[in-house]
Amino acid sequence: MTEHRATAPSAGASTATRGRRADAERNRAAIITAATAVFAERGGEVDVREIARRSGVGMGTLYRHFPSKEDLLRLSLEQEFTAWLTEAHERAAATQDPWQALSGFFEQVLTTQAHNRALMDSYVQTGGPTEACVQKCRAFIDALRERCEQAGLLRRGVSTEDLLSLSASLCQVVQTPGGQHRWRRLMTVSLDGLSSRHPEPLPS
Amino acid sequence: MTEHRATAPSAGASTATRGRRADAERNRAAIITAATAVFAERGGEVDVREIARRSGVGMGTLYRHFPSKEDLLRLSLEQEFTAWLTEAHERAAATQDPWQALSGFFEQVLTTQAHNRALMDSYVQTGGPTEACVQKCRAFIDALRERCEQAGLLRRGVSTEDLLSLSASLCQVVQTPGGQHRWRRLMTVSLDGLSSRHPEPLPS
DNA sequence: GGGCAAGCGGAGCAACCGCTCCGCTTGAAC
DNA sequence: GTTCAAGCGGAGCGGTTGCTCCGCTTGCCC
Repeated sequence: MTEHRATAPSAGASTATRGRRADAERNRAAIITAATAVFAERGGEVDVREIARRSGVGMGTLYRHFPSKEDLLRLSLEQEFTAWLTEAHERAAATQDPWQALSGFFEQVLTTQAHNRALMDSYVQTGGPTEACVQKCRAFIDALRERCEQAGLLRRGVSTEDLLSLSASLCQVVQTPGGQHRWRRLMTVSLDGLSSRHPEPLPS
Repeated sequence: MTEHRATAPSAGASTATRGRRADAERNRAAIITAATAVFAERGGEVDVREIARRSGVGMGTLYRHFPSKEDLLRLSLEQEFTAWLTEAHERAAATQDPWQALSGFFEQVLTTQAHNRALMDSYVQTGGPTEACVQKCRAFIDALRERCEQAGLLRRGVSTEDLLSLSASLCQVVQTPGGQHRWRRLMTVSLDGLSSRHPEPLPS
């Protein structure tokens, strides 16, 4: 309840940079930057004090800008996830072969998530940090699936949800001991199991 | 340091039921039973007070019998894991077809783990609750792998560790929303990707 | 430069959790 | 029945974590 009271009485304060003092703006940015780094390194369960320390502000300042730790985490992850999904779109658009586009996506999931604990946790558990993010991701995967299916490369009966779940489960492998040297092998296994080389459709 | 001082001065007090009062013995059993149930339901991070409540004893009694929550968890999981692995051995011995033995094991992993949070967590993270358990499990999986390989059913280059990691990663699927209706499909995908139907060996 | 609202920092509150301490109770040996 | 060590329960300690409160500082407008 300390947030958006802005200078102008109108609108929903979309960019929300209005009417904030210069130092406040700097602090806000520093907090998001630090939070993003800390969450990536240690996951979403870090002590808020660590984020305050790393961004060089006090607890009061942190909570003036963000109503709760949960909100800060969500905002940070939304940002990262959106950028990540944009990159995925670009890569897919630049790839001719539908199957290569799909397997390229799996690879991007796994390489990115390997370096971002909090992002990975949210991907593994629900598919993304927010419902909106998950929807966008699902839509993207669905397009990849469609392309592969039309080209007759995908096994019959494979759903979008299957692809999401499978990529998420492989994320898990990455962070087990020795996982860094193993995820690519298991990704190959999974993708091969998804290919139309298997004439039997998946059981419903 | 309150533990084994037994009546007899000899031996390592293997079953450790010696020289304990009847009520103490009852309480000890009640605690393990309750702990096993609670850990299965809610995972290894439950409040110790919950276990004390469910077993009908006070905190003092709980800590008289078990030096730490970690020890109680380990003991409970060791017990469950051992029983589970014994069942796996029996099933495998009773199954003629090597490939069916392997896929039967995957199925057992996933059905069991679906109802046991703490056990699943330990399986996902390291392969079992203790190093000894993991070794036994690895040895068992290695025997399954060997059987499949000798029968020419397994894709070349698949290691024991791969099978352990893959089954663990599928555990993750089980506890995501909708996972109960999806893990069997993804298990099929994974197993098919592991079959010798794929002539290309796994990349090293 | 002066005035003051916006902003700041961090001590501290409340809730939680693993574990301990100690006065009371009780099983069992005689 | 008496005795007493073994056993019991739960209040409470110490540490952690999310969040708040409030006295002090500072950017901005004149």
